[in-house]
Amino acid sequence: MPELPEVEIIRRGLAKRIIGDSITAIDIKVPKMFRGDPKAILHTPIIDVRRIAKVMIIDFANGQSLLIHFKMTGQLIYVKAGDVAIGGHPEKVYEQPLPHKHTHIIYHLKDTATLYYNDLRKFGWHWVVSTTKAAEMLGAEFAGVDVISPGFTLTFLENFLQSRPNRPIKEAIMEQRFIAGLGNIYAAEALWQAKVRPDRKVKSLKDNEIAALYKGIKHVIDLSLKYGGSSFNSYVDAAGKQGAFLKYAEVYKRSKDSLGHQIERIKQGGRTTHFCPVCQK
DNA sequence: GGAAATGTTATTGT
DNA sequence: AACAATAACATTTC
Repeated sequence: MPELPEVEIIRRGLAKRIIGDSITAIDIKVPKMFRGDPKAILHTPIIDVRRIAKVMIIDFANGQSLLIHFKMTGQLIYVKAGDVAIGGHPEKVYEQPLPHKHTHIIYHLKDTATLYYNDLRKFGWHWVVSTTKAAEMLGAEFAGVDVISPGFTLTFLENFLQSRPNRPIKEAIMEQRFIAGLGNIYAAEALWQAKVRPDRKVKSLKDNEIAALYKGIKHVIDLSLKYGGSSFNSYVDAAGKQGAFLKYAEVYKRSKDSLGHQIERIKQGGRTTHFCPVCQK
């Protein structure tokens, strides 16, 4: 999925457009991606668009909710005459008339608008559950403290890290069940900001390094929200503004950082980590 | 042909 | 049992 700031931006764009509207029909082309009863959310007004961690939640007046997880390559596109909002993973194959080969679920809205869900890898899912049970159904994996919520404080980070002394720092801050929303890109960027190597063990970090990391996380998330919330430039709002966070990335997919240092790539927990061996100690 | 891709999630191992 | 490491998911691009 897009990472958290991106989901947040999609949420805002969607909330502006679909609250008050309702769904008249749903085309499900890949049944395994849809859980629950699609009929349960038809012809009932949309009253809210929320987010838990990286999960989008659309609440309906009849007490049902639609949960959408984008995973790595999901994309949600709102189309109405003269208004297009796109959010999610950008791919060349997505740049063609909708619906296309990778459009798996289509929501038809009463207000002559259409929501297209595209997903190249089909990792994402859509799930209809009752609103009161949404958080419970998502479970502990999604109960982490949201990085853009007031609960994400320096004290929280310190306490959490204390419980994980032997983990590499990058893997620790990517544990979604404790910290919701830091994905592979932002974790790497935050560590660059903090000048801490991603493979350092948590217990080797000094207090001031943890404080720098906390600031780095905040900075990177704020920057991303500011520049369109998109880790890639796939988001277009009604005014045609594109998200462009990656232009400001220091290490992710870069060969050099802004100081001209060569970026190294290593493997951590099955994911590629980018870092600068000169800046990060 | 091989590797990697923004993320979970299921399975296996300790 | 709890936790950590690994494979799996599906498809495209480099």
